[in-house]
Amino acid sequence: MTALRASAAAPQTAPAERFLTADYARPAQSLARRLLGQRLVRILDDGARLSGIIVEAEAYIGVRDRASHAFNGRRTARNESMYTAPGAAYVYFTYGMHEMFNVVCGREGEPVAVLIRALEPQEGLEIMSRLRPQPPAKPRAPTGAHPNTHLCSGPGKLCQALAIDRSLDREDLATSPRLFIERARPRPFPASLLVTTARVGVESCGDWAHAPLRWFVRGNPHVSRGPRGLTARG
DNA sequence: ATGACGATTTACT
DNA sequence: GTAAATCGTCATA
Repeated sequence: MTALRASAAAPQTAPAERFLTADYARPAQSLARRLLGQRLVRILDDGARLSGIIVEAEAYIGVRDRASHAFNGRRTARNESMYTAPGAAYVYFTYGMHEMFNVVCGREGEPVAVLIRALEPQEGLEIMSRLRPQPPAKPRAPTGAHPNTHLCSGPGKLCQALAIDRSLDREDLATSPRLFIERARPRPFPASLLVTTARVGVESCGDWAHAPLRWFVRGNPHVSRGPRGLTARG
């Protein structure tokens, strides 16, 4: 599915600009919002390029955040990558079957990260479909239904679709040939569509269960769940 | 050594 | 709406 190049003299498009360490060295709230609309890219061993535009992310803001794996300074083999440099991947396994992909951010050594929760698939859709379980064969909405929303509309789904697993834990997104984030130009969504709600799946975390630390693109069909079209705080 | 529990997804009543 | 799937991790002993 590589784009055909009309001729060698075709105007050269500027190479996509990759997010570097300095781009990740910021608070999780700020990074989560900034990552919406950017492109997550996965290059497989055979060179295949899979990508999607980030449409949903959550901030886990440090040792005082009860919902974080690093709450109260907890530091174990599993979450060790949260304590590494900004731009590292934190990939962990949960529920006996799902991987989750986070981007480490904040200051060096502080366990701060952004969970990537949903993508709008952009490149490599066929491969993603193969990496994911087949969608139910029963008829869906006959017309107008947005296709491919089953591929990356959740943190576990997108890891499956992009073949992101624990072998990519601690991968440096600033330099890795396998996993990185590109600045999408032009920005696919206006800032006015970015909204905030409480995080998903952290109901039992007291006040932190309600903290507005989840950002998503209002109305985007690939957002994982909850109201997708209503404005929350923002 | 043991047991409880997931930053979820899917199928089913 | 509710429940099962499924196993690594973590806290306790």
